[in-house]
Amino acid sequence: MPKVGMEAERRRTLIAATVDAIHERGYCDVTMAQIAKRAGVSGGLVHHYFGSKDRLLAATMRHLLKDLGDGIRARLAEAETPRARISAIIEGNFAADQFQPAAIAAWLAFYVQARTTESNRRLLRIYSARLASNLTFNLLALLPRERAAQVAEGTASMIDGVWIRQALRDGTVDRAGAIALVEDYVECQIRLHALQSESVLLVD
Amino acid sequence: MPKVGMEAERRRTLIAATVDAIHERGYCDVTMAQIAKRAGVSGGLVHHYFGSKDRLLAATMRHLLKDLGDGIRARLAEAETPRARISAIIEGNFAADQFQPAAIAAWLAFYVQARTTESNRRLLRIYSARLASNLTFNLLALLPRERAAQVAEGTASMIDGVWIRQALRDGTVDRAGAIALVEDYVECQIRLHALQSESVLLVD
Amino acid sequence: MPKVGMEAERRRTLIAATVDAIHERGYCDVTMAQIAKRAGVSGGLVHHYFGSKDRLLAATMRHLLKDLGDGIRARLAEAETPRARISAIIEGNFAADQFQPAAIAAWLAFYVQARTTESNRRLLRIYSARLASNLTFNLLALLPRERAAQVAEGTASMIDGVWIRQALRDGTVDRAGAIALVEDYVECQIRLHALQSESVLLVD
Amino acid sequence: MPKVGMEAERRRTLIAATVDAIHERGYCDVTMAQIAKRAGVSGGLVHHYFGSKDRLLAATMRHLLKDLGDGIRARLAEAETPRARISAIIEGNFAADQFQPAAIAAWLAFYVQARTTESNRRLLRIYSARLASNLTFNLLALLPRERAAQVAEGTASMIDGVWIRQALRDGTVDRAGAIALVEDYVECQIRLHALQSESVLLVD
DNA sequence: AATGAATGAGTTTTCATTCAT
DNA sequence: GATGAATGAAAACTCATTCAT
Repeated sequence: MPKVGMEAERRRTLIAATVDAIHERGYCDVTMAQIAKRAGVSGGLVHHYFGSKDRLLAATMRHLLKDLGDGIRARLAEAETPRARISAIIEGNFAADQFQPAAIAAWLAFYVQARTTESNRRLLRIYSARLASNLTFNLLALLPRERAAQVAEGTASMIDGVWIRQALRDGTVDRAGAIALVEDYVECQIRLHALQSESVLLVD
Repeated sequence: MPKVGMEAERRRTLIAATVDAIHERGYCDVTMAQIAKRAGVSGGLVHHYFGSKDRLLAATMRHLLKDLGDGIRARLAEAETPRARISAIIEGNFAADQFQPAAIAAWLAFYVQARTTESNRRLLRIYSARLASNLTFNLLALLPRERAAQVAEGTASMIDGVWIRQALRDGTVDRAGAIALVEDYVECQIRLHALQSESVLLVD
Repeated sequence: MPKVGMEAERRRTLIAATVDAIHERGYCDVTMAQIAKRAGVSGGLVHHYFGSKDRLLAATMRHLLKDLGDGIRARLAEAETPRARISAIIEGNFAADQFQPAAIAAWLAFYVQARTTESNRRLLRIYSARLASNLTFNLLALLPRERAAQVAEGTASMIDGVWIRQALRDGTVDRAGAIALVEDYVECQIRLHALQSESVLLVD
Repeated sequence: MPKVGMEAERRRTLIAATVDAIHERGYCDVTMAQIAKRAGVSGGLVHHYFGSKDRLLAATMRHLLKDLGDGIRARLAEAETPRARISAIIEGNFAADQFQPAAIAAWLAFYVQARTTESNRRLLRIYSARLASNLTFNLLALLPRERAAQVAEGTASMIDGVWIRQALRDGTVDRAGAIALVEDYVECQIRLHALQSESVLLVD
């Protein structure tokens, strides 16, 4: 039986072990030995599949980003109005399988690490730019240009803020609250703008 | 005769060197040797003053937190209305001497590290709780109870989000933009509430 | 395929290297690097097998104690009278493979170290108590109770004294002389008691 | 006021601190800083008086040896018969001010250290030779030549053995028991020889 | 493909010693 | 003389990486 896909599975297992190890010990204190043990394989094998610790970490980050992006894309595909697409993006950023302690821990570690690791930085920037552009584009249907850009930035900031603040909570994750907080921000901006436009009209 | 006050100065120098070293190499890759070199002293001296790497890092974090807190307290003391106090808190969180690349880098590192380092976590939680309580208290003069709590949380999240997103920018820091973004959030919430209350009154 | 039994052999080699290193440089001045070099392995390997210097030293001491104990037990098994068993214990304490410069050096170092290292102390106490009890038990066949206890203590003291005085000799080891000295003590006590009992009988 | 003798007093204080430090932390783990602190002086001063750690330790050992030797000499001066002189030597080896936990700890450390430190070894050998010669000389009045030499060696061994075994006791010191044990050995040898000579005479 | 023993470079830490004051 | 700040060499220890099996 030719173990087709064995390699892919091994890689997935190792990446999952990496995420868990970061969660448990912290990014700085993770060792290849811990990851290997957690994945139930020998230390040598991790190198065999990923070449080096750096590459394993990079692969792990790409994996997290991809999962998050996939979730958002899937939700976007089903949303039919600009407003719904904004909600899809927000909800996608707090998808049940991503917004979990271990993934959050790894994600934050990579985020901070990005400051000194050019490859991480590039990946995050691309992701961030896409997010901003997506939000802005859809907000343009509801707000004037400058407002849309600012609210997009505010939304992205609040999403990241909610993620990082998760580090202070003890294991408990509140997806609904996180989504509500960000939605509330967007909704407030949209409504206020609507009311103000309206009153302007009335005055006219 | 040993110079009096030498110790305090040395400690300050070493903490500054630590912040810079974290900025340049990243939290995980900082070594005592780098810090010592940057401070222009021997490796042994760092241990002489701080006992261990862990304790030096802890002292550095406390220092950052204290500076931030001091800045906020000073601004709060001069603010005279609830609204002004909210602005004081926001502005204090982006004080010119704190919201700088090196301090931001160190701050984020400690924030993320807090997940696995109980002492860091405790400090950040205390700081965070005080911030939330301060914001909520002043927002209560402008919004109903549940709204005030939610907006306080939103404000804190957005502040943290703006900090962390700084990691993706290249060295440039936009204090005014950061403050404007958070102020905009608060202002939007307050205005919307005011308008809605008004319309309710009108309807009545 | 990793050689089976490699670990046990490595550990033995490293313990032997430790004993030799203590012999050559003295307990306080032994370094892991010296031990590693002497064993012909890298420094890292010693930690791999023993975890720390303390644990390597503890393992070395246990090894020495075990060898000594084994030698005594083997001799005891072949002795058929109380008197012969006492001789077996004495001879066992100067077994040819234990009473050698390197082993003596290590043994003494551990003995003295025991004063400040609780685990060492415990091991030595157990060993010492067993020796005393063994001696006392067999002496009871030849001497009254209080005499047996005192002579057991004297025997143990003299054995330890002969060991420590070995530190002053230059490499030469005189097993026969050592055994003769202790045997002479025991024999003297037994004979004197016998003669005195006899004379008491005669007087009666 | 010219502090005459200040230096001598300082040296004595530092040596006492050294003995205490060895007692508390063990020979290997003693540091100059501990000794200085214990003596209530700065670290630099210890070097000023002794030049180096090695020289301080050497001075400490000489001091211990001298005290012990003085005690024995004083007792010898008052003893009037060979038998009394033997007792004087034994008692002097367990003098109340020497046979104390701290001094014992230091003494043993130096004894073991002697194996690898030529200067220590020389001192101990001289001391040991003098002890042996003293014992032998006085025993010659009571025993034939070979017996005297052997019993002198046995006495010295038992004295050292009692000292080293003190390391296994917990702080309690039993001078009377120690003296009794060694005296018992000597007395046994003398009596047995007397009885055997007597019986030979009777037979003749 | 898989193992895990082995390496060695790099890091923290300790401490005797020096030296300006 | 006296201090204690400062040094720097040496030690323990860690861990990514290699490699024989």
